[in-house]
Amino acid sequence: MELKPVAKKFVLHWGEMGTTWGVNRTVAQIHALLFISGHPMNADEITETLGVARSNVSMSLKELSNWNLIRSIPLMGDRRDHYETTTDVWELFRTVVRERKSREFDPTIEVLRDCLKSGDIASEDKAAQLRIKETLALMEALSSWASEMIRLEPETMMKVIKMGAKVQQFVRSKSES
Amino acid sequence: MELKPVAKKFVLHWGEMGTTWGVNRTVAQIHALLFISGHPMNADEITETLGVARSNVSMSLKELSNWNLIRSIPLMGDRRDHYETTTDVWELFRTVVRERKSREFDPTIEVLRDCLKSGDIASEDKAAQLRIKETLALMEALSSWASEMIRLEPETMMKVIKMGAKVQQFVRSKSES
DNA sequence: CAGTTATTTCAGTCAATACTGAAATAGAAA
DNA sequence: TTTCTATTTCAGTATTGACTGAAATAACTG
Repeated sequence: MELKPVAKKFVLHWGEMGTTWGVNRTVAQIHALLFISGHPMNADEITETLGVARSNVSMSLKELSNWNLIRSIPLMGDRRDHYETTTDVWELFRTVVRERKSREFDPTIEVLRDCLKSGDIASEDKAAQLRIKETLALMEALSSWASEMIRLEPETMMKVIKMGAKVQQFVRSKSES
Repeated sequence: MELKPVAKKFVLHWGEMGTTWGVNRTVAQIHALLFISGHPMNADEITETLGVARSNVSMSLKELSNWNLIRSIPLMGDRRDHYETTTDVWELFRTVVRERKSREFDPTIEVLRDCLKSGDIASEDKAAQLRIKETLALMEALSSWASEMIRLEPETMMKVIKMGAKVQQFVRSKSES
């Protein structure tokens, strides 16, 4: 299935960005393809559309599953697995935040806690100890904040985002009271 | 200069995480080293401490400059460049957000705008057009929100984060008024 | 059951990136 | 200017990760 020009551009770009987003090109391309096509596709259709090896598609689909970015859809009268991704950008955003948090944040939080618990911490400079504590505190705060935010309804989250820095008014009024 | 156990663990872990954060191991290790050591270091000290090639350090320092994560510090009576990174985790956080936004978000916003402006967009499914529009809208909203948030004072930002999902009360009260 | 189709695995290859060491450049100091 | 020190550049090498194709496995069909 040959893609239309805009869809092709979208898929190719998403694939390139994938690298900076922490997944490889094929994984990101497949996600983009499922997202833009908006209907379940089987592995062979994906293979043909993207022009990569069938086995590459198989492994990439597994990777997308690990990211909770696709689900397989049974189709009546068709034995082949069909995959789809959400077409709701908010759900997509939430999933990516959740997954990246667990890959990019949580392991470091673990290590920093270990560092502070370890007996060796006392032999470091006071200033270095403080920096590790501050780093941990910031990462923990961001981590639980992200967890809370992605639980909000999309409309609510959009309002929070649209409001932007104006929330500081709320912060100010709270700390005065 | 041999690192103390916790500093070593910190540097090695930061280096490994660097990969998932979009920089290579050496770059992340150098940043971690400068962060934990808390004083300006020259390239040779870094080289010796990390056990990598001098040229690797040189290139990695340049990369850290591109990320605005280090600055060079002139030291009285020493011709060699000395580098330091901020020891303020909030400033670090802000820099990383700014840089990652420009690398991971802005290029895609550009492409999505191009897609929508292009004459070819009309030949796509209505649903696909809508998804591109929604993706762009979300990314633009997040992008300007991030820009606003990183302008806040650390204390204010910390309060906003600590408050977490409670901001929705503010959102609700605003939309009622 | 055998035959057919779908999917996964994995060893090997290829491509991208990281890293090294030597040479070039730049810039003091003598 | 020559010499010495510091830094950068870059061609080559090493390492890592992505991708392929063939073979194995799994799951259905008749």
